[in-house]
Amino acid sequence: MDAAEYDLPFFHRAGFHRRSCVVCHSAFWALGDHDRCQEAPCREYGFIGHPIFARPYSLDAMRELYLGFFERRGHARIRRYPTVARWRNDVFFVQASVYDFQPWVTSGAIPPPANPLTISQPCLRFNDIDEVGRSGRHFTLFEMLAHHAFNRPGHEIYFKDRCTELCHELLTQDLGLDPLTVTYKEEVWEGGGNLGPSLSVGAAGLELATLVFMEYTRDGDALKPMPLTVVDTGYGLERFTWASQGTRSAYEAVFGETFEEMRRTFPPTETAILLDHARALNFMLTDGIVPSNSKGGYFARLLLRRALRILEKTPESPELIAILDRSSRELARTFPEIGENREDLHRVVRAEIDRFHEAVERARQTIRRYDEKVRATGGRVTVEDLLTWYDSLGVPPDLAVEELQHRPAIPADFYKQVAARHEGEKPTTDYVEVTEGLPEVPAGVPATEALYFLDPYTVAFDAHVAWAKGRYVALDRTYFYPTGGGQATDRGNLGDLEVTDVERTGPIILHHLERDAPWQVGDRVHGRIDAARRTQLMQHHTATHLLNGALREQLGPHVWQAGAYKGTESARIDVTHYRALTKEELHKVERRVNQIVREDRPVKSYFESRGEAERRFGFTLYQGGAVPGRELRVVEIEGFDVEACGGTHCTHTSEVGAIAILDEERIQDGVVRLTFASGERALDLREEHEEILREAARRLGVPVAKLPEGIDKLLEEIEESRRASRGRRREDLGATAAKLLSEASQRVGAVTIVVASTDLDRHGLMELSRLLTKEPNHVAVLASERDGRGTLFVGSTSARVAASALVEAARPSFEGKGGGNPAAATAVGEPGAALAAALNAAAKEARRAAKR
RNA sequence: GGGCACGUAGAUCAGCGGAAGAUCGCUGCUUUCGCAAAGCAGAGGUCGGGGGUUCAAAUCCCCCCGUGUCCA
Repeated sequence: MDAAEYDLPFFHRAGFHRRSCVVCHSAFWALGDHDRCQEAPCREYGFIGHPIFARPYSLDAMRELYLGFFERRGHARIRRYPTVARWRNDVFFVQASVYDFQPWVTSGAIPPPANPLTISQPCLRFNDIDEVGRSGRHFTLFEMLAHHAFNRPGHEIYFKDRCTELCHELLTQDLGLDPLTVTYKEEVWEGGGNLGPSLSVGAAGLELATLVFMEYTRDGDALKPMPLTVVDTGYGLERFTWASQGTRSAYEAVFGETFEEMRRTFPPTETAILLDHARALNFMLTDGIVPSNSKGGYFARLLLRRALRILEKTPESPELIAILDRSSRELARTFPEIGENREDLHRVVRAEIDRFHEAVERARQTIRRYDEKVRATGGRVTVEDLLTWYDSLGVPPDLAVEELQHRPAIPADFYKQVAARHEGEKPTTDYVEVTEGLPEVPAGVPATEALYFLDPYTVAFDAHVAWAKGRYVALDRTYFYPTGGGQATDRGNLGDLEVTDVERTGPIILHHLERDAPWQVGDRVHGRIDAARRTQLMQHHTATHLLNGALREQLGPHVWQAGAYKGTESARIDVTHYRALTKEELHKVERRVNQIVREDRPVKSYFESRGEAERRFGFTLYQGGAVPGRELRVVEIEGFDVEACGGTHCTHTSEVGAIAILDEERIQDGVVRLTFASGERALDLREEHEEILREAARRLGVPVAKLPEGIDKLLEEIEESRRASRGRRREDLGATAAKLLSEASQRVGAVTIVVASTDLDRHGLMELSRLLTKEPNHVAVLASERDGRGTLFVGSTSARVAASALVEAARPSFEGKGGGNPAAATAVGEPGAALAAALNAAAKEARRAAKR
């Protein structure tokens, strides 16, 4: 990056000098006379015991000071976004404040909620989870303080110069940091295809903030200026608080009194881990994470189990729920939504604790059994076993070893070995570019006026062609609903041409026609939408909201929509929940939604400012994913459910007609899928199902109400006849066996030998042999011919006569392949004379062996 | 999303190429005034599903499904 990028007028105005760090060789700007940048590792911590700000601040006070500072300088204070980044499919959690605005705001597709703005955004990062408690400064959840500005051409808010000036003013004036101690190190930031210069702000060994200026797009080796430049700053709230107090570790400063109290029961590292994890869990669970074994839910499980293990090994530990409660009460002072649903959160955590104990118990048993078995065979449990157990049972080696008699030494690099086992696994992303294949619409084509937002019932309209290319047409206004929000697209006609698909690209809605559009820009066209299809889609969409509302009502607010699809035949909704639904729960939900349908409640769809909507309804608005923008489209089912949603909806619940839940499945740990139908489709399906029932009842010759009993009776009859035929077969074989024993047996020494040819199948031979050799010292030598192949079967209860040896002796006679053990053996080969010869050979060998 | 482990009688599991097992539970009988207990006898299995290899598959291979777990 060009040095001129960092040569800010502010630095010159304020008297900064540019220098080079003798350690890391980076260039930096400073007022003081430094030979190195003031950040670790170039400089050691200098603030512990010597706070660098004018006075100590608590976490809350520091946050307030920061946000207030920027508010007074023209920034709008924005409420935090959920820590669960539902609006992105490349990450699970918000890891920096700018995540709130990616990709839509930063790409310019949607205006920011305010400009400029300031925010304290809770962020989750798990890559340094092992450092938490140990390093003195790592957290899994931290708050990133930030001020952001989004500059459009001709409408610049502020950029590098003003940004840096604001930062410096905050530090040196409001916080009282000695201006001579701070350094601004030149760095380059790059991410998501964008890059720009950045400044790392350091003092007393601590990196306090990073000021990032996104201004270029990487195009191969060349840099292209971005149309929208972004001021992306990040200040560590915890670090600021720590620096202001100068405590030994950041945890003391951040957790204050609670830390001191917990220290009476736990060592400092464990105390920090517990408090950090409790804080992170409160945010995650409040924001709708349900612990599970994959994706985002795994991290909640990870934190929970780490905390539980600490509690388990510490005598007189408090309950995990008590620790979470205490943390949530503190957080609620700033984030009132945390702890609002305390009881539900307890249910989720309780379910997870139970699972943990079950898993531990299962693992214990498995390990103990394995240990016994290994010891019985004179072996020992190996490190390899410990690795497998960690991977497959979730047992850390120190716990596993407790169950063992002979304990292998746990290698110091155990977790490195675990990681090595996982090398070569390649995570695949199923990221699908939505606008893939769509033609690029030239700039200057006006945004399409989306009329379906205002009136979902109009299905015929006139509009003017705004742009056309091949089969794609954009209009100045349209009632066609484009694919989005899990709702299938509208179909219909433009003029005489069929519309097969409708998609949105930025602010433009493209109609995909069956063939090339014959129109010119400005032509007037008539649009007609397939009304039946639209109605069905609307019913399914409103039904989805109804179900979501009912599920949250019946199961608790931990239920969040995790996905949905509304087709014409049926629709489905995926929600987070910690176990499969019971039949009763399903019934209750179905009854409840149909009740709301009958109550004919108004469904209002309207645009409202984001701040106002959030204030009135909270973050649960974002069931279908967070929707950035100043204005939100709110779909409100009166007194029941409110969601930010761009879909087409009925205006009264009665229009949904009826809702029938068709299927329930647990699609993964922590996510339940309901498949359902509404409106005509629900009635059709119910009729179909009834018809199937009637037909089944007719065939069984019972009334519908007696169907289950009828089926039971039928099954019993089948079982009975199966038993009878098995019994007959056994009798037949028994008779055959008795006859053979009395008429065709031969006694050689102490051994009774039966030789016989039969027409039995493999199983029959086996069973007959069994019957013939019930007594000790019996040998059965049997042959049978089937499908042009000969089978020889030998069973023996004589220690002298080994069945396998007999078969071995007979095999050459009929080119037989086979083998067995001393008790039973079989071979298959040529039929006819060869088989007879084999039978003779086996019989001869049997007599020879018996005589010995 | 990927790796690993697991899926066998109602329950918990063993068996890991040669004739489906153990323990508990269940049924009946013996014993008892009755119960518990004990003894004896018995019922109960498409060895998760589907392909393949083999003379032979619960067992080996492949693909699904389900459960658990580790990781991103």
